[in-house]
Amino acid sequence: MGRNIVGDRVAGNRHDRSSDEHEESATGGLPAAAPGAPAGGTGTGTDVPASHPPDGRSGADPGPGVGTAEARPGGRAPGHDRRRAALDGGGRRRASRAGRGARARTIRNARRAVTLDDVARLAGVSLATASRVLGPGSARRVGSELRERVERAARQLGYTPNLVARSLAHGASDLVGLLVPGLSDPQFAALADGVLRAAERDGLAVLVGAGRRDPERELAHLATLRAQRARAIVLAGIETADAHGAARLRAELERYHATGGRAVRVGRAAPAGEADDLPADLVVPDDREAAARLAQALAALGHRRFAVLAGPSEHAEARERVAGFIAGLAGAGLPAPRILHASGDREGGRAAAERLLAAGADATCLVAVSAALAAGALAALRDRGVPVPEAMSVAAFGDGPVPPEVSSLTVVRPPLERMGERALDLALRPAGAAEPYRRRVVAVPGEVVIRESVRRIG
Amino acid sequence: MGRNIVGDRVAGNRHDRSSDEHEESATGGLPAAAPGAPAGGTGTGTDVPASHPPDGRSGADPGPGVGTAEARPGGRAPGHDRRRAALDGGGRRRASRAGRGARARTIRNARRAVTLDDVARLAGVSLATASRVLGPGSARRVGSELRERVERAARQLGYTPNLVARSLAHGASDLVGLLVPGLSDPQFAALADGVLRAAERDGLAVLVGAGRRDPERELAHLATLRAQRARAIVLAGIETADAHGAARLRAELERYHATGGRAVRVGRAAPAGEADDLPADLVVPDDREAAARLAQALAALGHRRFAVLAGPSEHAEARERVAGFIAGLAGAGLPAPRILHASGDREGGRAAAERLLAAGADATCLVAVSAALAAGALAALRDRGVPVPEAMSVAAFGDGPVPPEVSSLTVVRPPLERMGERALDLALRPAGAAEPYRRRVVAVPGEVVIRESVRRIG
DNA sequence: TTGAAAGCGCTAACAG
DNA sequence: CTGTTAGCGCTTTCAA
Repeated sequence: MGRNIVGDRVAGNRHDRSSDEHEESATGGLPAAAPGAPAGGTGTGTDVPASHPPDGRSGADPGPGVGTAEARPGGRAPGHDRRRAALDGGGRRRASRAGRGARARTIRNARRAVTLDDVARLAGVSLATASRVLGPGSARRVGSELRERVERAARQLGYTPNLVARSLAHGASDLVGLLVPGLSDPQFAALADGVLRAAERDGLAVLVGAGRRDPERELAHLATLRAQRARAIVLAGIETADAHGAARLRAELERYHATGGRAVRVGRAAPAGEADDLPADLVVPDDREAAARLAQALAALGHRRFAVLAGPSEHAEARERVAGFIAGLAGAGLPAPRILHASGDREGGRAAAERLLAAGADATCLVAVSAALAAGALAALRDRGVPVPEAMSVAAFGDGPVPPEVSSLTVVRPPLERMGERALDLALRPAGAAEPYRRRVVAVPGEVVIRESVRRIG
Repeated sequence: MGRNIVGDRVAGNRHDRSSDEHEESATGGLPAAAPGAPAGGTGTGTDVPASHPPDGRSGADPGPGVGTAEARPGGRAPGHDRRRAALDGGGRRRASRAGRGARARTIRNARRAVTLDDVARLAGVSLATASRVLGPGSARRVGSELRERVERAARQLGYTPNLVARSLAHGASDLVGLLVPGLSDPQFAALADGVLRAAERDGLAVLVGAGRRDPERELAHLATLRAQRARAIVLAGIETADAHGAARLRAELERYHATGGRAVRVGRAAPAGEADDLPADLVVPDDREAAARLAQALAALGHRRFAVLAGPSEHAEARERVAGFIAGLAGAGLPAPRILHASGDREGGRAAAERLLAAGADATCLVAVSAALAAGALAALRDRGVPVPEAMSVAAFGDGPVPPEVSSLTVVRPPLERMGERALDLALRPAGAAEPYRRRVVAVPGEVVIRESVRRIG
């Protein structure tokens, strides 16, 4: 089709990729790079490739006139004293750099970045002093006189520390890693958002990898994070089904751990008995506490008599929720609810709700331990002509995507963001020198979200 | 409340943070680190702090018995030849390292990572050769004999390249940056997912920052990305309202550009006239093409007569969509649709739909240029007793979160993932040496999602 | 091919 | 408080 996209200005549209997209170039607002001579040794006229030090450093400060900076369009700020090096003999540094840097620069058409060395020289101080002023752990003992000179110089040159160099020298990066199946699932996106938030608080940058539920890819990402020397890694949604995969994952995490890294997994604890011995801490939802809070919240709205759709009695998660709910009621001085077991699916919810109605329920509020059960119960109530919330309030645990038809359902929402935050916090908090390694587990209660399906009583 | 979360096992629960979460430690499956003597010079008995080279390197390979590796629980693989250094006098390297590394290691209780140097020595080759084998751009000329020795040594030691060092030496990192308001908005999460996908294809890692709609924070993240030497940056949802903020953003991006970085913005083009002169390429949705495709799709379903709820006639975006739709119909040999203008909100949609019905519509399909208009139209149809899709099909452009009541609406979905992918691709593709800087623009058509609100005709 | 050596930009001893 | 110096681990000339 090949139309261009900016009004009706015509441009040569060359199709690209899937011939699906249109592309256009337009002269932008950015000033051109200096069109004159390239900054480095190439093309200086003197053809002395090896011995000539095109990138040598002068010992003296560059004198006045250098570094108006801040944003010098097309200028050649720190470049010019480089040329003086040949004149004053290379000063205090061994003068013998190959022109590689300069040449590469010319190719990529990008100015060489301002280094700490540039700043130090302009300020007339040693590299160490400049580092003390500009480096991490800001407030290190440097005389205010020099400190200011350094700061001015840095500002003037538009200095930005090279964090890569910093990391290498310091021996630890400011990076943390996050491995999730992907970000298109809002659940993992929410979790990621929490990790981002926690990282920002600590001044760390987050490397995100998408495992796409592919063990190979997950392992590769983990290896990359390790290679990047990420300080901590948060994993979520990584479920190795087969034993082989689990072993490989375990090995990878052990390697990571061995080099001082700390990994934290987010998710439900593995079913008892399963080999869940990964060297990673764990952040899990605290169903029990969340259930207790739900009970409290409902009690606060005036409800006194409850029925609980508990699903199958052998379901551990469900049991936790029921127990927590009962405890919460007890805490509010209320009697235990009526418990109805059934299959864990929608039909189970329907059946249980019908049983409840048939039995002549005196409950004012129905609590389902899962969204599926709640959906079934809602259907039963509708069929029986019991209006929600007028005649019956309904609440549920909202794990998994909540079906649209119950978007007004009061739920306990899984605390994704908080789990993400806590996971990173946990990973970053030193584990103490206690040997042997002890896995730490943090449980985060879900959030009670009261919506229209629950009414206030009294 | 302080219960513990694993069954009924009791543990010392210390409250943490908001007293909201429970924590527990449990002895895990990870073997303890070697409990014996620390790996470094500390505690060797000889008390010669400075001149003694605790970390000196032996020139010989460590001999048999070293490096069973791959996953050696509790062992001290590369550590042991370090101790031999004092005996054989430090070999060919200048022997004068301070014991810093070793000491820090002891503190952090982590083995020093295996370096390329370790591998080279074990393989009995030079650092350069090892680098040539294990470094990037794999297939460099190295004799198969040595190559294999190096590879074996690497495997044996469990070598993982230090990407930080690599980046510093190479002068370019394998990182790209992504700046979004946050990931809790599924739109940006989807976009981020696209960026992740594209990055993975290119073997790059993605640093994600959340600007939280705060210019200060956005700038800070951008600076960090620049400092990390990210090769490319993708920005989305960064809208600087005031001129000052815009100028700062511009300055920041120019700096980034000056050091060779390439930024790409994702989103609608700025309204004409606005100072949208950021030195960043642009990826935008191609409404026109998407609208044409919608027309095609609907025509393919048998629809022949359409009505378009076009919103206010001065809305540029809406105009594009209408124009594209008309063009699409024309392409299918169909006549122009009936165009109905109204206000751009829900009420406008309702009013327009009512006008259409009142006029005795012969259209079989209603297309709204926004979800809000569609919602209004659906309401009107419902009120008038016109069943959708039986008596009238409805489709819309799905920008913004689609209201739940229209979750079965046929829409043109904004191509978030693809825009993310394309953005990174664009940033990574060299811009060519063309001076002056030309902003490139890529338009990506949205995806047509046919749902129940449209029926097949004939 | 291979090895020796010079850095990448920064931090952190160590010595004044 | 300030400067000197030795690296961090790797890539890449340059010379053999």
